[in-house]
Amino acid sequence: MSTSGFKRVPAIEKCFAILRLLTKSKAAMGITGISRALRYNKSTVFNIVHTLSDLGILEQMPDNKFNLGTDLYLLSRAAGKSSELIQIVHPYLEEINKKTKLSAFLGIRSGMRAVILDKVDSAFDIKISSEVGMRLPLLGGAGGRALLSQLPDREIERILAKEELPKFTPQSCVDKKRYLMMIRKAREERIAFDDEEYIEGIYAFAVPFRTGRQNLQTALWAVGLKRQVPKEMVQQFSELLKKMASGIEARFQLR
Amino acid sequence: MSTSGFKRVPAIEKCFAILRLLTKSKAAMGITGISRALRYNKSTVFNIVHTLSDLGILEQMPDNKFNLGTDLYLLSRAAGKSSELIQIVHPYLEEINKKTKLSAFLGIRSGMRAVILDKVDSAFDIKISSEVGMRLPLLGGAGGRALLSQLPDREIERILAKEELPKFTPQSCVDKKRYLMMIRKAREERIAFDDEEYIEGIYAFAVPFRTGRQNLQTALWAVGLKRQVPKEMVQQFSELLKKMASGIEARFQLR
DNA sequence: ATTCTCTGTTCTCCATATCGAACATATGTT
DNA sequence: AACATATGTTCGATATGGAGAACAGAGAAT
Repeated sequence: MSTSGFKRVPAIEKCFAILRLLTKSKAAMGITGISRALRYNKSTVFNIVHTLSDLGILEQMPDNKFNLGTDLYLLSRAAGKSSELIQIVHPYLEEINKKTKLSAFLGIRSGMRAVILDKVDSAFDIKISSEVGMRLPLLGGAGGRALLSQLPDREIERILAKEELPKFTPQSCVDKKRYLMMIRKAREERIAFDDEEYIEGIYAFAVPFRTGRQNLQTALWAVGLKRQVPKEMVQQFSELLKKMASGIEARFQLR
Repeated sequence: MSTSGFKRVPAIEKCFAILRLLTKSKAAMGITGISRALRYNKSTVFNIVHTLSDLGILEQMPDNKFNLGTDLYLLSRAAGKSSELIQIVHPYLEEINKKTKLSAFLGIRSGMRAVILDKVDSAFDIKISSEVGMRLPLLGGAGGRALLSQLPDREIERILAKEELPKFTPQSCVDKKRYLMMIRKAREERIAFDDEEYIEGIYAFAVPFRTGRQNLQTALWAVGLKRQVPKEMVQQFSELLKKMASGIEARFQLR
C-alpha cells in the first residue's frame, strides 16, 4: 500500500466533502439534506457534523441546519498566509501589476475550471472582476490555455473530445483542431494570449510555470482592457511575464 | 449518549488539531514533529496528513514537511462569507464606523483570548492595528471586559484567582477586586470603556451581546485615538453601540 | 384530532482505522 | 566508512466507527 492517491482516513474525506458542499450551498443544510446530496448514511453525517460543530468548524442553527463556522474562517486565514505557492508567487504578481498596470492573477487547474488563488491590482487600476476563489472555465481564456498546455496531449485531446468549445465572444475559437494547435503553441512559446475571446474588450497574457509538484497545473496571467495593451507593448509584457515565471520556477527548484 | 460535548469522530478531532497546530507553527512540520506536539501515534499522523495532502488541505514539501494548503484557503474564504454571526453583525460594524469614525470590531472569547472575527474601518480613518484573526488578551481592554461580563461570577472569579492582571499602561487596573467591580459594572450598564488602559492614547467602547448560543461570549467594540472621542461624544457613542447590540440581538431572536 | 411524511436520533453488528512494534531510509557524528 | 540517531513507512491485532434499521419527534395534511 503506497501513499499515492489512497484516502487512508475516510472520515476526513467525508468531512471535507461536507464542508465543500456547505461552501457551495447558499443556505444552511440539515442532516438529511447533506446525507442525500453526498449519498452518505444519516448516522455518519450526524456524527461528523456534530463533531465539527463541537470544534467550531460548523455552526448549528436553531432549526438543526448547519453552516460554516467562525473557527473554519479563522483557520483558513492562516492557510492563505502559509501557503508556499501563494507566498512565493505573490511578489511576482505585484511586480507584474506595477510594471504593466494590468490585474495579475495566480491560478491552478481544478477539473474543468481555472481557480484563482491570488490576485493583485492597485487602487488606480481598472478592476477586472475576477476575484480570488472564482472558478473560471478552463476552455475560456489565456489562463485556461496556459494551464491546459501543461497537460499531456492525450489528456488535452480527451478533454476536447468530451467538451464543446464555448463561444463567449465573436472572436472565440470553437474549432477543436485549431484550439489544440493554440494550446500546443502556448506550450511551445510558453505563453498564451486572449484577444477578446473570453470577454469583449479584454486582453490577457498567461504563462504556465512548474512547481515540481505532480498533478498540479499552475499559471500566472495578466488581464486588462485591450486599450491598455498597445501592440508595441505586447512583446515587452510577454517577456516580463516569462521572466516572472522563470523566477518563480527558480524559487521552487532551489531546494 | 447525547449530542452535547461528545466527540464522535476522533479522526476529525485529530485532523483539526493538526491543522490548528500548523496554523500556530511558523514553519512546516513533519510527521514526527506533529506526533510529538500532539502526542498522537506516528502512524495515525502519517495517515491523516497524507489524506489531507491528497485533499489539498495540506501541502507536502519535498523535505516531507507539511504546510497548510491552498484548498483550505479557498474553503475558508467561503466560511467567512457564510458565517451567520459575521453576516448579521457586519452591517452594524459598518454603521458604527460610519457614525463614529472609529474602527469597529466583532470579537468572541476563546479561552483567555479575545479573538477578532471581523473589523470595519475606512480608507480615511486612522487605522487601529488589530486585524481579523488576532487574539488579544482577555484581561486587556474594553472588549475583553465586555466578553468577561457575560460569564457567571464564579467563572470570572476563577479566572481572576488564576491570572495576574497585566499592566499594559500606567492606567491599567491591576487590583483584582476593583477589576471584578469593573466587569460587574460592564454587565450592569452593558458597556465597558477603555481609557488608555491597554494602549496609551487609545480609547475604546465595548458592548456585549447575546446570540442565543450557549458557551459563546460575543461583543462588538469601537476603538480610536482618545482625541477622536471628545467627552461630549462619549454618551452619544455609548448609546449608538448599545443600539447596535440591541439590533443584533433582535436579529438572533427572530427565529 | 388523527394520520401521514419527513427529519433527526439511537442502537448494535461487523468491517476497518488506530496503535504499537518493527523496519526502512536519511542525516549527522566520529 | 562505520555507526548512531532521527524520521518516515509498513504491518497486523484489536478496539471502534460507519451503516442499516428502528425509533422519536415535529410539522403538514386531512
